[in-house]
Amino acid sequence: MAFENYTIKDIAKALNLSTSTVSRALRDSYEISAETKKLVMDYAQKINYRANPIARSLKERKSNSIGIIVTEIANNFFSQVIDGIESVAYSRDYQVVISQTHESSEREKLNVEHLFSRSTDGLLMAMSSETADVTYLRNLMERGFPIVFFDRVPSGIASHQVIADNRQGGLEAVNYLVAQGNKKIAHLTGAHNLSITTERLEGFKNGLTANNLPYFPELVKYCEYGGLLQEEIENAVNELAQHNYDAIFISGDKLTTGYLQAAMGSSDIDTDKIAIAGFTNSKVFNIFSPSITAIRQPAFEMGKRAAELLIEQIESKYPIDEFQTVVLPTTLIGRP
Amino acid sequence: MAFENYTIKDIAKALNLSTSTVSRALRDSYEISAETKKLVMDYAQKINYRANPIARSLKERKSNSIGIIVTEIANNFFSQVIDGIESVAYSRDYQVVISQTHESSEREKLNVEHLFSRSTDGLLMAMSSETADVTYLRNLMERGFPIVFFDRVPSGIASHQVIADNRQGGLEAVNYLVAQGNKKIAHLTGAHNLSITTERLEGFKNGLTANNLPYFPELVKYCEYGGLLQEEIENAVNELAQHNYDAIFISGDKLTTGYLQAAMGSSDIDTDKIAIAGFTNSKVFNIFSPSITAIRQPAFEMGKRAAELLIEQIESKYPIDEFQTVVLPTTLIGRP
DNA sequence: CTGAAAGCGCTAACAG
DNA sequence: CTGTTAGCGCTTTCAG
Repeated sequence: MAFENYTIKDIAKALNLSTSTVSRALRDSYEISAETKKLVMDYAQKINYRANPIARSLKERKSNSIGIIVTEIANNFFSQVIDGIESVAYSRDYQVVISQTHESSEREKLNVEHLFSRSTDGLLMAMSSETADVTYLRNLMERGFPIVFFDRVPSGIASHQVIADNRQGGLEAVNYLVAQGNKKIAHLTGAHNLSITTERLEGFKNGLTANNLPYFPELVKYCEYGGLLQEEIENAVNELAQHNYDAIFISGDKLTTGYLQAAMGSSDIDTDKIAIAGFTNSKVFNIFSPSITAIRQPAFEMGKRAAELLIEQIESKYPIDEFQTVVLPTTLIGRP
Repeated sequence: MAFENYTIKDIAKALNLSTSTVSRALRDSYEISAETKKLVMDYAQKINYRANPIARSLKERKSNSIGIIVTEIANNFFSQVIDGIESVAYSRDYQVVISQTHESSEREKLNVEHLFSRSTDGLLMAMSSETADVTYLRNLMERGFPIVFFDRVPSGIASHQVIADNRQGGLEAVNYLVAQGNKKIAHLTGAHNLSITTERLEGFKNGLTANNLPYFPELVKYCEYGGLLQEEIENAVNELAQHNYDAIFISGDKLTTGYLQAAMGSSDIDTDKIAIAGFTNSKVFNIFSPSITAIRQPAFEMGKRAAELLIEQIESKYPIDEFQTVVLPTTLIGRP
């Protein structure tokens, strides 16, 4: 079913003007009389004229849309980041197109190419946990396609990046757990590939060191699918159960809830005895059982900053050569 | 920063063909020799040619994109619906653009108009709780713009609709609570305006009747912001606390978690004594405390069906005059 | 200040 | 089977 809308031509015809004059009036060009402008504006208003953004995009070689690539929108952290992105995108008149990788690097590549060929003006992305090779991204960026990374950032790519202070988050988590009297702290984390995995692990180690606690590699468990596969978490939990840990630091939203589910389902684990501190942006973590201490990332702010950097880069007349890395603080919220 | 891509013209020039021939080859038109087609295809492949979808959209008056309008993506139910929508949209080569109303009907109207003028080919939407007047939607649809509603559907608009069997869900919830030995059941629900509010309330009443229980209006509390304002829920919970109910049936995702939070925070409420059954699509409701019984909607399926209906309508050569209402069953998942 | 004309990249009559 | 041409709706030189 087709569908007709008013065009600039209709206005021109009705008002006995040329299309270029109408265009100028609408665009508020300086080379136009106040009179004509008002005439056009009023008429446009009356018929509820909307410029066809597709035609404009074609002409201007700019779509005024940006792509977002995340693991899943059904993730507290990412959905909050997206809200932050939208808040600045809308105010700057950019459309936002979201796509999900579900941690698959194949999906990720397809999505990037799709969004790219679909003429988005730039991309905001958090790497999928599976991704090891980022040369295709580097190629795209070298050809001038702007990409700003957030949260899960690649190494060896010159770009703006917005991340949380993951080391601080890990350190504080350990400090907190130790302050509660715990001595043997495990760590459940995501994929080896990810920047956040490395950084949070470093924070964890720093925390141990700061508290004169030894580091036991066997107390660190990686989940390569980052919580998307519950089985993976269960295996990790079972393995950890043999080590008699008294507290655990968990490195992500899905991992945290996944751990809780696994722990509740396991007879080996006395959930009352194990203190839990985990990265999560859930707004309902206070009704979780067993109760946990949350390490929160400033997700909304992260989205805002990333979007601002991206739009700035898109609208810059010159290629960017100085890239920023913005690091935002995490917050620890104790058990209620 | 601009950004150049290959065009059909580049291929034509390189191969000494006309642009139309190239276009035909790429589109796999029948009026083309196998030879030329291969030539073009190979070259296109080699330079990694991607058609400019904007140009194509302008020409074809079709953007191959659909809009989604929901309250929030940070809602288990909606994010699952979106996954369902995406699964069919991608396989049919449609782009998906998501926008959020946060229950504001003003936002909703802006979003609809934006998506509409932005040349999406159609819309999938769940009404915001604030919306009372839908004439602008009716106008749009009468002009031929396809909209399929899901979950929260308007009345008096001829359109495809996909909903859950909310009455059944309410009825089963009450049956379950009664079977557990409860006799005085409260109901916490969303905005008066919404179809789901009415339908779930009916299910609730049917359940009372079926179990020979009296209906007390004072045990039904509405939250006009549907859980987005925690204060509203707290008020409802406080009012209910005076009525000594022994079970409660809750009508939505955010309301359910909001109730739990309010109940945990209130000294008036003995959460151990009140059984809870609530609509929620949370995948982690089993770690909530107090524990609850979940009424689940087939969210993914709902998204799929709605998207299929929409795309069918978009691609139909004739105006649709027979609209379908698809009703999907809910599922009750008992306390673990 | 306004109009005519070209062109963004692609498709599709229409000729040949 | 292939090329020429026009045109989708809009912006933007270039003339006037």
